[in-house]
Amino acid sequence: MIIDDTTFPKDIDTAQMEEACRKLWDEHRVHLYDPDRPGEMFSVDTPPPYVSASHLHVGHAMSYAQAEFIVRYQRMRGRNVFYPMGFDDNGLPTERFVEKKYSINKRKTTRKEFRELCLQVTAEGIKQYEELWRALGLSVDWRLRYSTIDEHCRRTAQKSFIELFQMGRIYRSNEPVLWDTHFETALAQADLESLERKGKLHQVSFPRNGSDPLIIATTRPELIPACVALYCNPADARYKELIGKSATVPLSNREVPIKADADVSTDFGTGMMMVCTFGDGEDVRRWKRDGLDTRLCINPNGKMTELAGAYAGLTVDETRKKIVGDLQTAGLLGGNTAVDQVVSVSERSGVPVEFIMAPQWFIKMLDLKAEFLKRSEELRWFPDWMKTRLDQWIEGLKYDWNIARQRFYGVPFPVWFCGSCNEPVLATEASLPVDPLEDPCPASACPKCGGKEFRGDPDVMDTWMTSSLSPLINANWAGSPGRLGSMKLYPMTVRVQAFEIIRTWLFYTLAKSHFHTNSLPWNDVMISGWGLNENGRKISKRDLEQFTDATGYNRYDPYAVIKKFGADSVRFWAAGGSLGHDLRFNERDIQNGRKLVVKLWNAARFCALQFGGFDAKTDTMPFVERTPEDRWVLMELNKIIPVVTTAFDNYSYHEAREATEKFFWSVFCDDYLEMIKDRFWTQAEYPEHARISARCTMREALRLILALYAPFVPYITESIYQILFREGENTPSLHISKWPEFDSARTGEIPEMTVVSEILTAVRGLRTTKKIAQTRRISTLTLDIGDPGSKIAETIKRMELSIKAAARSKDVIYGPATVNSGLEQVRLDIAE
RNA sequence: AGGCCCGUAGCUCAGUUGGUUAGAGCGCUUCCUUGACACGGAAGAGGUCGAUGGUUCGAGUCCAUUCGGGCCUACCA
Repeated sequence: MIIDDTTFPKDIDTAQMEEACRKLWDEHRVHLYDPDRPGEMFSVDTPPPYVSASHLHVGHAMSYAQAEFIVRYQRMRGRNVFYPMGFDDNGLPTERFVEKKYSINKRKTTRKEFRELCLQVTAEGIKQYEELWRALGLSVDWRLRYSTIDEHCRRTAQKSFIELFQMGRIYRSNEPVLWDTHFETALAQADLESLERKGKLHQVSFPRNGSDPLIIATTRPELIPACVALYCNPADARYKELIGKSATVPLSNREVPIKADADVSTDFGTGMMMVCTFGDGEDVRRWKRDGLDTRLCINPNGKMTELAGAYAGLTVDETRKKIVGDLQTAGLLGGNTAVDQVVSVSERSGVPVEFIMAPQWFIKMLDLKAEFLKRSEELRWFPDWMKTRLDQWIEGLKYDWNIARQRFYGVPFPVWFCGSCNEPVLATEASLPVDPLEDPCPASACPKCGGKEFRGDPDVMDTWMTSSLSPLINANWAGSPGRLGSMKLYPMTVRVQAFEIIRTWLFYTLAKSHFHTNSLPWNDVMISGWGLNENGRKISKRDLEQFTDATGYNRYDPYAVIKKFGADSVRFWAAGGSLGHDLRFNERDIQNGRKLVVKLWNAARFCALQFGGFDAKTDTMPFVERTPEDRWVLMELNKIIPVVTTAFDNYSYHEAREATEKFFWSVFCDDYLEMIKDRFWTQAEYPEHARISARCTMREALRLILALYAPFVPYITESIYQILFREGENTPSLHISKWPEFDSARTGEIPEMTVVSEILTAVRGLRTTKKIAQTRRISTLTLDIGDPGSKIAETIKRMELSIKAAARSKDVIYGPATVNSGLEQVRLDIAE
C-alpha cells in the first residue's frame, strides 16, 4: 500500500468526506434492516418529532445523536438493527403551527382547506427533518418511515380504537371535560400545564333574607352567574346553623343552597366558598356528588353564554373586570387580597382551561393505576431515576383519557352515530382506514332502533392516540401491505426519548401495549435530557433569531453548525453530556469535536506513513515477541474494551467516550506514538524487528481505536477505514464491522514501562526548562541510578534502548545527575 | 406544598460499589515550530467538592438538616 498526499491528503474536506460516506452507506445498505436475517435484534422506537417544530435547534440534534450512538454500537455488535423514523404530523401542534403561519383559525376556514394546509406544512417539515438527520449521520433505515397521518398509522389507530371499544375500555360520556377555549376542543389531563400567576381573592357578599349577608371569597367573580351552591365546613361554628338554608346570588335574584363539605378549609378566605358549573375540578366533583344545578355560563369559545345575562358575549377576562365593578357599585364587594395561584392552562394554546359539557370518547384508565405502575417496574429505565416521573404521574391521574378532539386535522374516529337514537356503529377492521364524514356507514340499519340515517363522528383523535402506538406501528400490527415490520419485533428493544414526554408518549404507549398485547412495548427505555442554550435555558425561537451573525450563521442552527464544524463535531459534543442530564451548548465544545476529528486524521496519517510498503504477510509478529512499548499499548487498549462495551450496553455513551478519549489522546498519541518515532527516524539504531513490531501494533491499535470511536464520529472513522483497512477486510463499511473483543491473552502490566514513562516525563520537564523543543534530538541523557545492583537500576539498563528512544537522545550515560525523577533514587540530566 | 435532578477549578462537565497528594476539555501563564497534527506538544497556576451536623479508621461519594438553581406534580376556592 502506497501512502502519500493523494491517498491520504494532509487536509480534510469535511463536506466531501461526509457526502462520500453517506453514499457509501447507501450503496452498501449499511443501515438497512433485514427482516430475514436470523440472530439477535435491536429495535428502536424513535420519537416522531412534530414536524411543525420548524425551529430545529442543536438541542434536537443532541438528543437524537445520543440515541444513535447506541444504535451504531449495537449494529457493530452484530445485532439486526431496526431503526425507523417517524413524524408526528397530526394534532394540535400542527394545527397551531398552521394557524400562526397562515393567520387563520378554525372559525375562518373549512375543514378541507385547513387539512390541505396542514398536509402541506407537514410535507415541508418532514423534508427539513430528514435532511438534518441525514446530515447528522443518523443511521436511519428510511424505508421504515411512518407519519402519524399516513394511511398505515390511521389504520393502526382506528384498529386500536375498535379493539378497545370491543373490550369495553372505551366509553362515550357527556360529562364536564377539560376545555381549551382557543382551539375549542376538549383536552386530556396530560395536555395541561400549570401556570403560576398573581390573582386577586375578592370578597363578595351573598345577601340573605332577613339576616346579614354571607361573605365568600373567590378568585373567579366572573363565575358568579354560574354559582349553584355555597359550601362551608360542617364543623365551622360560624356557619353551622346556615347549612340547609339558602342565600341570594349577588346581582341576581337566584337563591342557592348552603351546603357542607369537610374538604372546605375554615381558614382560607372566609371559610365560605361558592361552587359554580364549573370553576375547577372540585366544582365538578361536588356537582356530581350532590346533584347540583347546572348553569353553564361559558361557551366553548370562551365567551359568556346567555345565562350570564348582562355579561353574555363578553370574554371571561372582560366579564371579571365588569362584574367586579358592578359588585362595587352595588356595595356587594368587600376587599380583595393578592394571592399566588396556579392555574391549569392548555399546553398547546397557553390559555386557561375551562370545563365544558360535551360528549367525548374516553379510555378508562383510572382503574388500572396499579397495573401501570407494575409495568413501569418491569421496564429497565436508563437512567433509573427517570422512573419516578412516570410513577408520580400515574399516581396523580385524575381523569380517564379523553381521546376526542373537536378539531380538523387528525385521525377520524371510525364511527357513525344513528340519526335517531345516537347508537354508535363502528367500521369493520377490513375497511380501515375510514373517514366517516366521507365513507358510508357499514350498517344499513341501526342495530338498536332500526334507524336508517347515520352521521359520521366529526371529531378527530388526540394525537397521542396514534403516536402511543409507535411500537405497534413499527411492528405492523395492523398488517398494512408493503411494510417491513412484523410482530416479530415486539416488544421492541428500546424506547428512546426525552424526559418531557414521559407523562404523555411513554405513559400512553405503555398503556396501549398493556391493552392490546398484554405486555411491555419495549424492554428498555433511554431518556435523554435537553440541549440548553449558553445561559442554561431552553433553546428558544428567539435564540435562533437573535444570534444570527452578519454572515447568516447562527450557532444554535444545527445545519449551520454542521456545516461549520462537521457533523462528527456536533455528535462529539452531544456525547459529552451524561444520559438524562441537560447539556449546555457552547460553541467551544463543538470545536473540541473538530479537534478530535483532526487529531484522529493526523494520527492515522502518521501511522500510515510508517506502514509504507506494509505487507500483512511479512509484517506480522506474535504478540509476545513484540517490544515492551508495543505490548504495553495493546494491553492498555485491551483494558478499555470491556469498559467501553459495558458502558454502551448500559446506554452510558458518555462513559464510553471518556474511556476511549483518554486512551487515544494521552496513551496512544501523547505517549506511544512519541515513544516509537525514533525507531523510524533513526533506523540504524534499531533492528528491523522493532519496526515490524511497531508497524503491526500501530495498525492493530489504530483499527481498534476506529471501532471504538465509530459510534460517535462515524464520518472520520469510516473515511480512515476506507483508506487504510477496507482493502484488507471483506467488510465494506466500518459500521458493520465487528466490535472489538477483549483479549484475555493481553492482560496484566509491564512494570518496565512505568520506568520508561517516568523517565520520559522527567526528560520532557527538562526540555521545557531548558527550552529545548520536544522533538529535537539531544546528545546525551545522563542517568544517576544510585546502587547499580538495585532493581530499578537493572530495569533501566535492560530498557536502555526504549529509554533512549523515548528521550530522543543519541546517548545514554550513567553518572552523577541532579534532577529528580518520579522514580526513587533516580536522577537525570540532559545535554543538547 | 410534595417529588425528582443539580450545586466539584474562571467556564462546560466527569467522578462507578466510600479508600492513598480530587480529574478532563476549554480558558489562563511560560516554553517549544523541518521530521502526523500549532485544530499540535511540554511544563504549570487554579478547587477546604453550596453550608452545617452525623455515621466511619477513612466521605465529593452514605444519612440528616439547611441554602441556592432547574424541572415535574398539586383543588385550598
